[in-house]
Amino acid sequence: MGLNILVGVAWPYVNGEKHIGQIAGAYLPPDIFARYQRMIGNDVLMVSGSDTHGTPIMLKAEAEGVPYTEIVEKYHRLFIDGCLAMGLTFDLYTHTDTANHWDVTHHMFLRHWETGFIYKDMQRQWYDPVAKKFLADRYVEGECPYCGYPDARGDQCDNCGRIYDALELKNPRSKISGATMLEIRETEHFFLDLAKMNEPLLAWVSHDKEHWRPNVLNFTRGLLERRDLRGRAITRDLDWGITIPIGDYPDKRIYVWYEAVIGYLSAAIEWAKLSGDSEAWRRWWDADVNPGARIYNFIGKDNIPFHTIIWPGMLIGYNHGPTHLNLPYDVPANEYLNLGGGKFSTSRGNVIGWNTVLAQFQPDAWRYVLTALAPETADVEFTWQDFMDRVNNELVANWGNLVNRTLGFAYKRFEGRVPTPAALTEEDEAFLAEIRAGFDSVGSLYQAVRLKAALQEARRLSQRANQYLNDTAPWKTINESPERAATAIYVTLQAIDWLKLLWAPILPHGSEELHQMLGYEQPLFGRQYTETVEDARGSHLVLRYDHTGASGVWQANVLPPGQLLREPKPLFAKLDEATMAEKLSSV
RNA sequence: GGCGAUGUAGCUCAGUCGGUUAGAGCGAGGGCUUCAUAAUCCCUAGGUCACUGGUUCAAGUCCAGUCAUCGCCA
Repeated sequence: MGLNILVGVAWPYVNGEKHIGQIAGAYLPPDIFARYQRMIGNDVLMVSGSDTHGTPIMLKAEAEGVPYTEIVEKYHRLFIDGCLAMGLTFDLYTHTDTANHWDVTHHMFLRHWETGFIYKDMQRQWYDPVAKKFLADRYVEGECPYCGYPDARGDQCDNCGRIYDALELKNPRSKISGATMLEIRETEHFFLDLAKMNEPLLAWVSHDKEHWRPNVLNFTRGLLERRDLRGRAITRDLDWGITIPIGDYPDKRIYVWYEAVIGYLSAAIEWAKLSGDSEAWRRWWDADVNPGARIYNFIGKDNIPFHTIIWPGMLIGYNHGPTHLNLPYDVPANEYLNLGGGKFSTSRGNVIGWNTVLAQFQPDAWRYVLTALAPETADVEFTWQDFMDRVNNELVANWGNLVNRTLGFAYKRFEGRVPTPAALTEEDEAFLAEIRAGFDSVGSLYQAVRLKAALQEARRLSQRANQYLNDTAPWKTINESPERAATAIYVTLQAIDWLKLLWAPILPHGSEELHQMLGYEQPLFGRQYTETVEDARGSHLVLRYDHTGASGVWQANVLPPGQLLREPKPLFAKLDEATMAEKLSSV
């Protein structure tokens, strides 16, 4: 009955702690979406992993004088810690330096080679005669050809922001040996033949894409309609990365942007193996097994061309072979969440690291604020003042307080049980119908990945419940008409029981706690855990999610009168000015 | 330089196929209430819809140009 939904999450580079802007853009939204999809009964597979290759990681390791694997393991673990703290329910979070990912990458490379979507060609590059090496990407520095900045990187100038070909650099020098007498030499590389994919991609984006966000769709169509896609080199002169499966190229590796996107497929395959049914991944990926599966790719806007052109193009090329894979159904790309008054910048030291702040504030506080601020259509600025105001005046005041006042009253005045209602009035029924309608209104917004709007609708319904409680004022009626008070409390508790579900994708921790306080035994959600996987390349840590036993279902169940409550306590902590003072003055 | 997105109240954002008086939350001012984490609830004030021009009976919405911000590409 349920649809197969693959939630593909952007693969983060593991060269440092992620900041909250990255979480808001690419990592939190897919979890909210995945939790909702599981609640409506769809078969969700949410996968991602750490991108362990690429020059930023190599440079970081070399600067610290440690092996690449040490940097990878350190920040891979740190990211997983963050996922656990925030409750990001990856069915599998792995990384790219696994035997499985190597195998799948080699398989796809060979298929592209056989189908003629990969060709060999020569490329001119800087060569370091001292180190006897070609200098890939950021291994060469020099003077910016545009502004003259002396420490410009190989592909981009940090001073003026211009992007250029490394061969344009003036006075280039090697980051390996420091040599300044660099030569331009020809080196052989493999290229992905994007030109062949132009027309098929254009046909693909030209129908049934009405659900795509306009910025993603227009941008993609614009690039394709120019019909000037060209081959791009997919190998580099490096010794860290996945090897080339044909010929003899010990000094070359497959470049990250070709292999990292394959992770969406390879992680599904690894998940299937770990789950005991090694073919299970086909229910999401194999177009001959299940063409109706839907693949969502959650990314930041800088990643759009890789997910709407290069990766689908790779799949189209692959599909010229005997097996056929599904292309992305939607690519909900977010804009950026910036730090108020300036950009998040590691070098300027003004980043807000998510591991750091998750230790200081409740995960649901972050989930609420980052969703309320979600940069779905435009860049958004984050300030600590905003964070505090949203938590105190919206999350705590509107929803947390509704729960606390109602459960507190029920617990104290109705012997710790859900009171048994008398006949409902027209007003009671109308109110409950309004909240029940939230399963449609909030649900359709989650479905459309309009998470900010879903939050607003849930907040509106919570406010409606506050109004109802004020109107019926059971604390007044309990003396002259206890039955009437019992009914009003019952009706409000029933509404809260439903609102708990409407909020659950955004506020899973709070909803789980509330679920228990309302007296239920089964948890709403499943369990996250880590394990170490052994393979031919060694061992790697993975994050997993076990959905077994999760009872949270997207429907308006009846709250049993008489059900025993657990002692209520506030769901969300209010933030006080004193402890926030340092944060507030920092931005 | 090319392409795309964005620009609406002090702040964060909605605004569907062009159609009455442009909406919400927060913040601000006022009030009711006291079950609650001084929270809730009610009322009020706040907008030349970035700018210029055009199409139309009618433009926040469509078209052209300009400016600003962000991203991708060269």
